[in-house]
Amino acid sequence: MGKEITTREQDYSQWYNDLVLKGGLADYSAVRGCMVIKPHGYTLWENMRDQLDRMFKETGHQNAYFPLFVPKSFLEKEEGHAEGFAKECAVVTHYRLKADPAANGKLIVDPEAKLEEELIIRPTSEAIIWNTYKDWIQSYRDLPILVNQWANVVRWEMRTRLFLRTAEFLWQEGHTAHATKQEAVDETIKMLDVYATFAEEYMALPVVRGLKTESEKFAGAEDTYCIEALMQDGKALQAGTSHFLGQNFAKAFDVKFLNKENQLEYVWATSWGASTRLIGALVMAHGDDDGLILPPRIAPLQVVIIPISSKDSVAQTKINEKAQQLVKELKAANVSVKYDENDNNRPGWKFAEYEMKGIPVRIALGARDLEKNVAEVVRRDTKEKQNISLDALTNHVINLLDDIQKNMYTKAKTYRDEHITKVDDWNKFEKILDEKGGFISAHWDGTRETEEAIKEKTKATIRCIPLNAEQENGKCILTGKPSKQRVLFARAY
RNA sequence: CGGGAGGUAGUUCAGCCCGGUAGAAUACGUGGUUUGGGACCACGGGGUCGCAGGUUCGAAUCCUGUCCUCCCGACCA
Repeated sequence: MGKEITTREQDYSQWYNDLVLKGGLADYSAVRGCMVIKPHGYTLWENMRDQLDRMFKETGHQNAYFPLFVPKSFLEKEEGHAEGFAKECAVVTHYRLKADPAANGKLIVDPEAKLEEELIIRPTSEAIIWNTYKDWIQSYRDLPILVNQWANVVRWEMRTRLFLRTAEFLWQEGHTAHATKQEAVDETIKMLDVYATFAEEYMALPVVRGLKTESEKFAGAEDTYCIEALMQDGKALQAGTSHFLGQNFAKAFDVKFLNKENQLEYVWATSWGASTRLIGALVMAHGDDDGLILPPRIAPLQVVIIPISSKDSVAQTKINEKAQQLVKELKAANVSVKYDENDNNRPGWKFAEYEMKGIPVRIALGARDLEKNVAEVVRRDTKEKQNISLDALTNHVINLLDDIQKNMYTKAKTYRDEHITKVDDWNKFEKILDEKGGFISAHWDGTRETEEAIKEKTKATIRCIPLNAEQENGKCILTGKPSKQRVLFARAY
């Protein structure tokens, strides 16, 4: 046997690590808290990125790029923002190394090369961007500014986990500037919807749209909206955020514009982001004990064709020819496909390998199949096998990919819906949390103190105040004080 | 940052207690037989034992320091 995967039941954390490592998405690196994203994982990210990028452009945004370094003084300008990130910033203090006079071949930081002002490696780019927007904006005619950036950011985390929390990660951050509050609020919600649509339609990941509580919101925001997803161990994971920043950054960086009435006003702002953390969500929402299961619409590879080789060279030639023809047909139909003729590994090895990597569809083609003019088609999500006529194969695969995408979403949504439990008394709250997990829909009196007390007692936090939820009078799960709406609690990543 | 585990071949690990020629499996290379769920035979290449000191005739093994990784916890808009 080759690579073994720890089962979810044995050790959920280890199962997750096994899927990421053995599924070929990423490796640990020599650098603390940082990972290497391998080609399989990076292609997955590229597919996610490309789709999001299309959606951003469809909604009127353009990409730009701002510096990796943020002068420390910029970060200080917005008070809440500064406090929120201070503890996890990497700081550049020098700009030169030199040979160590005391040790041959060693380098030391040149004490002569200290920076006048330290540079912070961006944990996010609001500061540097708003400093720039100040120069871009004079009149309402300069607005809105709808800019997105694809970048890496650094947050010096104490404890890291592959994709879920790494010191450096890849993301996109949208930063928009508007003339009116309403326009900025609308933008915030619009981008939340883009994330939700992307998660559900492309990642097959059902999400709850909601508003963060005061204590969970972004440092520097007026309101933080989020999409929350549920993992198979019953823990929640924030899959994207969209912030209404009010005029906080405009005031901090003195960004004003002249309105139509020739009056100076502060600009209204939003920011929104989604990161490689989404890959972690994908792994934990869909994977099984045999490996990754990737949704066809973003899978790095949709179909793999595996020959069952024959010692009869005539039969072997036929297999190769047929496989090449299938590759051609599928590619013409816009399906990504690979014919794995590598002779080092036998078919069984390849079956296991591509299952581990989560490739949605596998086609096995051998001499016996050719005699019957069929191929064995196996779908990764259910492992169901079918013999399909070679003449109908391309069409079948196209439909199958579509079906897998839908089935993955339905399965995840069924699980998610079964794990939203309405709870109205405290004992049951703790019991559900420990025994069943998932989201608990319960009343909350709206105070930070109660939220904190519940977190202290149970480790569960308010994941969000769901949007469009029905108004319903009730009593706070902990204090019994009146409440008008249920919120979602969960233990979270 | 606290607790635990660990660092020896590409990988997973044994060897360490009790110091004395660095091992296994797997992967890799060549040749052959194979190929419908992780094949087999033969031969072969591959390791400054995380790093730095110390003890010793001699250190993977004992001592000191240090770096790094994983797991649990604290922390984490």
